[in-house]
Amino acid sequence: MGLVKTEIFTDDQNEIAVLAKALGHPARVAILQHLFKINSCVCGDLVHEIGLAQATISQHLKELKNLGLIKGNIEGTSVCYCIDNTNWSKMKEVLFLFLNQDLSKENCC
Amino acid sequence: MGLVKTEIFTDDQNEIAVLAKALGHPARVAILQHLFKINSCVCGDLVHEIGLAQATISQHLKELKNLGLIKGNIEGTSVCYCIDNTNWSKMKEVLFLFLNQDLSKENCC
DNA sequence: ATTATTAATCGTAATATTGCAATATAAAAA
DNA sequence: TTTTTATATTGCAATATTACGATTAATAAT
Repeated sequence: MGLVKTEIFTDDQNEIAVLAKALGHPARVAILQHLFKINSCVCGDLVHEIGLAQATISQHLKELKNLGLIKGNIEGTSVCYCIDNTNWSKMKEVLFLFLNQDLSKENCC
Repeated sequence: MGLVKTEIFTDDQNEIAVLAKALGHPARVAILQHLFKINSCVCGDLVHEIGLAQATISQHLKELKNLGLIKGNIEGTSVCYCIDNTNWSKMKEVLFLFLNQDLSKENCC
């Protein structure tokens, strides 16, 4: 095992889980926060800012890029990363809908 | 390796990551959605509702309980689970702050 | 052309997660 | 008391994730 049984869940449930999972590592949280603050960042800066090896940061960036949360522009030998606002907003909407659920009746416990 | 370097991140970053990670599995998303809809649920119902083995559901419930997102009341031989509204709200606040970040300047890419 | 510089990729080790069968536990029913 | 019912725990196999050194690739600088 060790593999999620995606088939038995709804698309909505899987989407929420995939997005949440991407935010489920402090390095990726730190990367995103830094991109918001600085508003664009070369990969090397992140390696210094966060205390992880270059290969590790690159891997986390790849994950965020695959999900579309960030995008990268090649600038000479370096790559400038920044938040993809459109996709970030889409994610926000999905997660907000989930987080803002309300209890319909009284709570039993 | 395979273990997160928690020490090098801020408490805020770690908290966001831990909460997001808990939502990062479709089974836990499904459990939470069902608890919101039904507003209380014995574990057995969830085993039927979701298509996973009893032991697996129990494990996911334990994780959610440890984080404080749900609480369980023993009712005879069964256990009635429901959302812990206070902690759910606390989580919402933490995640909202993170998700609602705004880009200060123009985006470069 | 050669030598930095920078980021991606590969390979690998260590640990974590997912899922389930089997078993344990604890209360209810017989 | 014995049996049933419902959930938790244990142990284990399979897969995923995290992290990093080493290498590669691609451009810039000398």
